[in-house]
Amino acid sequence: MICCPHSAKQVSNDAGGSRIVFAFNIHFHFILMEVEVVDLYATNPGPIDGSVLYDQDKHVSTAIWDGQERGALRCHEHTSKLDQWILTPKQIELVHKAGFGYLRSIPAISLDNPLISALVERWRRETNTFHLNVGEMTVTLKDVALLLGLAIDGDPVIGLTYTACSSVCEKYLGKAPESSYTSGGMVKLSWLKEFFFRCPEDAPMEVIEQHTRAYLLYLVGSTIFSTTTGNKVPVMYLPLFENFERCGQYAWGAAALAYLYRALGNASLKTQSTISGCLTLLQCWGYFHLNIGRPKLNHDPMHDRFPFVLRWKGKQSCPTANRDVLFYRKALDSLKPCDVEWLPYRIMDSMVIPEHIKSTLILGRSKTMLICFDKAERHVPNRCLRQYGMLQSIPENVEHWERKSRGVDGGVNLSGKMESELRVWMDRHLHIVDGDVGVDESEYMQWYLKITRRFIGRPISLSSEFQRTNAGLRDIAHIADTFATKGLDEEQIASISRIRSIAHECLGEQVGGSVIVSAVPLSGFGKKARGKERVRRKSNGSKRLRKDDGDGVHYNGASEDEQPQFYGVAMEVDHLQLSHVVREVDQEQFYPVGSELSPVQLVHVHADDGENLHLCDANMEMQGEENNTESDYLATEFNNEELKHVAGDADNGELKHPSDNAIKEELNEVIHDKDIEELDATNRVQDAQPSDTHKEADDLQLCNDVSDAALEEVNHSQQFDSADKVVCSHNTAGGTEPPSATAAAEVTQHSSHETHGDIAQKGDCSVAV
DNA sequence: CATACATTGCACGTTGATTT
DNA sequence: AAATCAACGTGCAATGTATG
Repeated sequence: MICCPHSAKQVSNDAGGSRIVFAFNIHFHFILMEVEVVDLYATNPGPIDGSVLYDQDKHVSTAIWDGQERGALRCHEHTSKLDQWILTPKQIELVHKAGFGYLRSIPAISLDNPLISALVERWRRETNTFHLNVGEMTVTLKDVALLLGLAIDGDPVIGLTYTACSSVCEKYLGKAPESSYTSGGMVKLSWLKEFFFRCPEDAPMEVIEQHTRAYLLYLVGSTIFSTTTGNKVPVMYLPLFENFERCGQYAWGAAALAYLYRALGNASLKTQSTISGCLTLLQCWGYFHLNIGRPKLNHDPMHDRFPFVLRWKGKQSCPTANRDVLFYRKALDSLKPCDVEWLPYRIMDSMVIPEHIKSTLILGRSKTMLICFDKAERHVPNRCLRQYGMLQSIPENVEHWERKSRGVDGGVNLSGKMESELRVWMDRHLHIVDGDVGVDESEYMQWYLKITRRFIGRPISLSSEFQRTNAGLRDIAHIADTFATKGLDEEQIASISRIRSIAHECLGEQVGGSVIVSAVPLSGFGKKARGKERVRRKSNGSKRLRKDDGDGVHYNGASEDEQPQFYGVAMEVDHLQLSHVVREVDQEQFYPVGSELSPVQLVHVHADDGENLHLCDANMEMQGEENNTESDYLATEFNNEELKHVAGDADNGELKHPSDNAIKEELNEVIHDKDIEELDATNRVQDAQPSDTHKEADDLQLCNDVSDAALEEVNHSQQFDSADKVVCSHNTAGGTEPPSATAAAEVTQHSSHETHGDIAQKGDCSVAV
């Protein structure tokens, strides 16, 4: 809202004012709706051609676009206690023989959940690739071999599945876990550690082997095959550890990749909130290939060792504060070619790569099927040829396929079930892909931009929001001016005239350009958000959250992070907008002119419906909409107290739907004059320094390249500015231009240089420097 | 229906921002 | 610089749910 301090105060202290703001918000949505219709192409996140990303509806990006944030994924890797195992030299020898010598040397690397989550948002299970705006990329077999040092050639990791642990454990470990340590065919990692973490030096060979098998099961169960259940590992891998020599002949790297692909695919669905698999591999792959979230090295990279994830061992605890999913999402949305390292291992010393790995690296280019028991996943180097130093041409069509579901049937040998996939793996050496010479990559990019999902986050800039608010304000003023009061009761007439006066007051003060904004630092925004984004949890009774509950309104309104507010506004608006545009305006409940909207009902309607916010809009008749037969006359007056009450309820967990946050934010906006003051401050900054588009980057301690991303956003915003102008002209064409339109246009001009970052100066008055 | 595995709440140790 | 403590990260177990 562009408001002067005076009107901001009025809004906060005056029930009528709240109503006005609320009405503005509602109207605002309709204005946006028009924008979407007018400029559908520019705001279309893709895919424009859905032949490749045929599962878009299930993908998390659809939910995000609809305003349903899921936050950071809960990442499950359980390497923290791996170093508590004490292995004898003999055991270490067996581990090496089994092919896990390098995996064992990899320390626990702290995971950047928001980074992983943002990457997952760009993962597509249709292609098993990340859809970045530079093209498709993926974690390849070559990456697994070089990053983890696991074998990518060899026998497929497959065998019998089990529904009970005791017999298998008895056979291979010499001990069976009590039932409290098992769950179906899974055994707790803690059981393995408790009984096998130390092997007596003088133990007979059989005992050493048993202890080593337990270690290997713990190792794979906590790293490459970690489950979302966290503390359990299927015992089906045990028989593969029977003979250590034989164990070393399996393609554990291919299995690890199959498992990771499956995990990424699952986590990329909007219904999921956790991710398993080898996330160290994923994260380090990201560090190597993308200049996003990459930590500084505090050791000399000249001394890189094998496997290459060790490069990030002891990485500096870089300032990741405020780097949440939104941060990384924006970085990925505005990724530039120079941020991508297609051949990151060129700088590594190839001498450290052991011969048995080097000799199989050709398979990194094999278009094949990766197998890990019931999980078979396609490996598609042909879609990511630039990762092999080749030119990328348009790849062949993806085959639609249903993944075979897990082999729950205990005792079933999956070899039969997976026959076709196994055959593909067996032919892996016959399907090494090659790039063509003289390929026109611009043709590929043209094709790619049609089939991909271009944005995850909404690129609508805050300046557009301001412009739209302004336009809405003008419309409201006009509607109030020309409103037919015939047949309305006194109270309703009073409300209309109040709307009129406040709308004009706001516009009038903008016209004068005499916006005086207090330079007093914003206070009471709570502590600066710490660390990484909190994983979404439902709990409201937790001790941990009790403090938050107390001032939840504050928390949500302003203090969490710079970005959420911007996104919050956009999300809220856009969710509604989508209801209109996508759902063909068939589900809205329209309320008659003159009725007042109760926030309580709004919240309830929303909660009940679970999907669409039902709008009522005083403007309905003007827009020629028919009133719904089930229209209610909502005469409920609401005031600040009521709003606070509702917001409080929301914070106490009454609202369950993800997009309820949007409602909460809307309520916060209404009741928090601070928010409005903050926007004032932003506005002022902008007036003072319209060219300061790098502010956000500075504040977040970003390097130059990310600042460029901010510039990129400016471009986005300008793109959308033009969209807004379409709407403006549309409005004025009707001959309904209110007197203050010129002033509004003036503000529009000012706003057009704004970035997300400008509003991100939450609680930080230094923005006015 | 049994099973696998995803989700979630809670406990507890750790981290690191803020205060003294 | 040390102390404090909120928030975070992780492990664990109970519960929920999709699937063969």
